[in-house]
Amino acid sequence: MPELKIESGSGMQANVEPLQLGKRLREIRKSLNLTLEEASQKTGLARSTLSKIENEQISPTFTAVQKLANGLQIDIPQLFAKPRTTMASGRRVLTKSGQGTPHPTSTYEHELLSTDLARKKMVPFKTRVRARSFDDFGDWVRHEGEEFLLVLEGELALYTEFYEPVAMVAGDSMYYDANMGHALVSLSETDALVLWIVAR
Amino acid sequence: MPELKIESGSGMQANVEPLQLGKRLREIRKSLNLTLEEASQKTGLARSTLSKIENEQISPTFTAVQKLANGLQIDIPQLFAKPRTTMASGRRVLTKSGQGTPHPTSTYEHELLSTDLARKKMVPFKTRVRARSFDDFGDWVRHEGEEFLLVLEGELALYTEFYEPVAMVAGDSMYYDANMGHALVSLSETDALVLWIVAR
DNA sequence: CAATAAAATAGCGTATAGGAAATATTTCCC
DNA sequence: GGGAAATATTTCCTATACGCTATTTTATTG
Repeated sequence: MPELKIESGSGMQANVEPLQLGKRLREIRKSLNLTLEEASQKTGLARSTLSKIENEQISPTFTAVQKLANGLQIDIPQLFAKPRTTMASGRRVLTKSGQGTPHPTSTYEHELLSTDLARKKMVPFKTRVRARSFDDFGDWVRHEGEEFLLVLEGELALYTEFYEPVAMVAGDSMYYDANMGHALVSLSETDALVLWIVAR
Repeated sequence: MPELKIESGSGMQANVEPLQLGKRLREIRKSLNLTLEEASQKTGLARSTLSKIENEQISPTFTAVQKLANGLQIDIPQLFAKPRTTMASGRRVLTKSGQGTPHPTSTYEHELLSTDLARKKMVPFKTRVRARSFDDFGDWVRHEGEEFLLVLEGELALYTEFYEPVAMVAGDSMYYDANMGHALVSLSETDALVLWIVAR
């Protein structure tokens, strides 16, 4: 079974002192280059309401906060956390086709991508599926986190612990919880090729 | 600026996530062996108010939430953290080729994948790059998190705020911090196609 | 099972949040 | 600087959260 080490992001600390929701909200909106009207569209809250919240004239109701978080794509804890200070930024790494780091196993032929970058939230790799039968796996592959996969070439079957096997062809994609056992088996003449991404 | 709206849940706008504050609050109160009256003392909120919050009859105002957090000695992010127990689950969703949710913008033609699944760590989508020049973007696209992209078809240039533009062809991939401005421009005859994944 | 106590919920009046539109302010042009 | 357009704030009205008190439900005990 392929062992992939997944680096975690930096830990979060819960700090909530001045907690000026209004000020914080305005920062966020500004950073998104949104006008009150646009933010209104996205959140479903009235312009005036947003203005009042930002100016601390009203204390938004919880549903309002949810709409905010939803519409502006921020999660609620983040709303109350201090502005990010030491978030890694400006990193960038290109992997040319075929130039990843090889990582062969008995069932899969992995090509790890973006290996130069440490502490990633996601671990991407291309995989040539050598397995031809579910029996090629000793046991379910299973680990923390979530996985997304996109079939790039060929045809394969995805076996998952709680579902019937499903056939997939190039262009199909799947998202699943990785603690549920999973395994890929090639069905086509040539071994299928997939893009795989793991997030912890 | 082309702004990709990422649905965090399966529901459309104005619809709020099933984050049940009331249920959560009751759990917490019970785990502290507190009666409504006692919780009332500690938080400064009326008995009846607490009851109504727990039964989802009212949506507490933000100041009320603060009193809750304060009085019960919990910090707000923790209040909204999903129950750790149900973290592990066997979710799985297949998206057949071309069957994603369309989401066109002026510069990109997105096809959101796995939209049925809420609370994902990653948001995957295929994107047809319509932009033909960097000027097609009003401003840098920029947001929280990290992004991975794989070129599926065609040829394109990736513009990033702190680097020179780089050309990419099918099979090439890139990993970068999304708070760094970024934009894609097609170079090939036909619009390039990429797989894009965002993790926050 | 009653009877009673404890706890939770429901009803109602008041305070305040939320939305539509009017007003004020800022930003751009010329 | 003088409009005009865009953006933000204020006003006013309705909907709803909150606290007090009454009522119902649940737990306890003889």
